[in-house]
Amino acid sequence: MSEPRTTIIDVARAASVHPSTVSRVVNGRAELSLLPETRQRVLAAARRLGYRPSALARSLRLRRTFTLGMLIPDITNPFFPPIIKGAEDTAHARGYNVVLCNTEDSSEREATYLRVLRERQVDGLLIASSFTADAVIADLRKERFPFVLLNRASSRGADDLGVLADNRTGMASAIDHLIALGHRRIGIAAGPQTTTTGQERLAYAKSAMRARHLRPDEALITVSEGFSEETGYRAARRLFRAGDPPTAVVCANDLIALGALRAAQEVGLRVPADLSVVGFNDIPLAGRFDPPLTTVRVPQQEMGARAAALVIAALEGERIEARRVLVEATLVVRASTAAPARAERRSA
Amino acid sequence: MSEPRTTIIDVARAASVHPSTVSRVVNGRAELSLLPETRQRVLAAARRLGYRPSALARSLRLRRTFTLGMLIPDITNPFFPPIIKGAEDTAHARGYNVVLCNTEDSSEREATYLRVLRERQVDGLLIASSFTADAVIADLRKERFPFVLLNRASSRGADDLGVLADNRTGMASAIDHLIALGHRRIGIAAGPQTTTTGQERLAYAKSAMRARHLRPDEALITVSEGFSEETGYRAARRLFRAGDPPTAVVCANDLIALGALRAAQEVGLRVPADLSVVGFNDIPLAGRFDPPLTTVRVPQQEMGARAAALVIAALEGERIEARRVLVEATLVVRASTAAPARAERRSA
DNA sequence: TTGTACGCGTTATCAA
DNA sequence: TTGATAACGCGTACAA
Repeated sequence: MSEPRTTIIDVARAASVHPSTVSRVVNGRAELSLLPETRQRVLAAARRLGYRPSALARSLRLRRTFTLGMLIPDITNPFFPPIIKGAEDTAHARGYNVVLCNTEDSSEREATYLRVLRERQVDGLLIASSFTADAVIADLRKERFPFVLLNRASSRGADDLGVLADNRTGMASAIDHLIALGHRRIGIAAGPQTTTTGQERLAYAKSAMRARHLRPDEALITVSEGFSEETGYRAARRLFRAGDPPTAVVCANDLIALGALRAAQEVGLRVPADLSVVGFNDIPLAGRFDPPLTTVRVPQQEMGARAAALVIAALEGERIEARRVLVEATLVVRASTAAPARAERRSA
Repeated sequence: MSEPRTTIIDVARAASVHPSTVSRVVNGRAELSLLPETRQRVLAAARRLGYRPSALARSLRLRRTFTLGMLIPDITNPFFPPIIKGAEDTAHARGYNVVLCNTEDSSEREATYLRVLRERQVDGLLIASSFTADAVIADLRKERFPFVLLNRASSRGADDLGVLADNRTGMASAIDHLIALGHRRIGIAAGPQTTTTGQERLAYAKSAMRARHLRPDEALITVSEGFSEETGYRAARRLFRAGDPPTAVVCANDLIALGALRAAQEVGLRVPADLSVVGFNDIPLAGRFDPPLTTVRVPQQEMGARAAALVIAALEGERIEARRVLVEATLVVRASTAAPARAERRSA
């Protein structure tokens, strides 16, 4: 059916040299001394035959694939594409490829993909999928396999490589902003508590409130089953329908915030007049929604780039200054937040 | 540094059988007869040693990698993630992996990636990047390498495998919609004419207008340098600033439409009161922008899925009914279009 | 039912 | 400066 590939042997034959010589020529390392004449002969033959080296055989021999595996929970979440782009650009610049795997937020798929990637002998892993249940991660750690945690904390104080947003500061600035506007009944649309991101953002939102002498009201906390618009919508609906709604709600990410916006509209809460909404991440086009989203900006592309740089540094045995990179999370105020219509009493 | 991998040989030794026996066990084909007892012994040894087969060696031997390469022009364009997801899901279900490459809309990167992917011996290619200058594609065709064109036409009448949106019908419905609303001065924000998508959508928009006895006005046609919001914004700005603006503008994709929206706002054109805007693709959340976007829906995930199914069918030697799949493009009317404020005279 | 032998396409190492 | 050899980890005819 298909033509037999032209191999290094074919080229060698055509150039009347030994295969190993061909190898030396095409890999063209400076320190090797080659007669310019043979060099040319080999190159000519290679071109003529349309020789294309087999990365497969090469990797087998070298025991390196120059490939990074990347685990993403949901590629349709606009938060991730810039991250992927950042990672891929950096990897590409350093001669690495990236194999992307969409885990669909399923720990089962996550495990499957992890196995596949390792069978494919990827040199390292970028893990942005977010399950806390990480027997898998523990394995990697135990086997000392190079990996970077992206946008998720490591389960223990472990000194895993990691690139994370500063959730604490981000949530604090969101809460501070709302309080400064005069809000006192602040709700939280938390992310799934099976993820470290979900846990952290909820915990930090609460502690920020406490730091401002505001007692988090459990009745105003709702937990979304996922990080999507749809799950966010359902969570927010539960919150809005149960009794007295909050005057503001802080969401674990922008999609949940978008879901909250939809739920608010459905029950007749106007944003921001009746309800202020804050998201997290500042996904692309967040400012173009109706209303434009106040959110905590996280530098997505940078995160991807730094994660890739980190594993590669580890792979190449370079010096690593910080094993754990914390990127800035800064509030971006847009039209989805405003002072509450009926001013609340200032309470101690 | 790193532990030596446990190979099939280690397992063989541990189970006191020959490596080939191990191979037979792990690949577990039904027709092979194996003593249940040895089978168990091997499996036990494999598990105990944490044996993980090397896909590399396997692929080298089998001359198949069960990997598909995928070329995407811009992963941060929301149009593509669902396509990728569709492709990846389908591939995964059939035992294939997908290596994603972001060409950044650069023909140079496209060529580089294509070379890398082929060196890596991917079994087939999904090509969604969109350059018309396709010496590269011609090569693939000549070498009879399996590939599918996604969202781009093949340059010749060639019978390449392809999955495309029905640009003709889509554009016609957009134009018809505007005309039905009463628009006569209809502008076009075309996509880059170096891409088949850009060319087709412009051509079909024009011919749809002609079919309705409306002469396309070249002064109302602007060409965006890319498919992004930013390039769309710049193109639309040129259009709006030059003399008398149109009452409606049809855009080559949603991001360009979003850019047009921004440009319109900048020059004080209210949408849809002063200007109707139509996009193309119906990217996720298109209905959540301000204003919600009237656009032509293209089933993104389905396109990805069908593309993957198509190459895989080719690879597995399955019967292929249609080499060229045309998916439906249907208008979704939202608030970015309305009747023109000052009714235009009906002209013949 | 299992073992033997070889090849998949490279490259590092040693010898010439 | 170049050639020869072995090994990377696996699958499969063929033999036993």
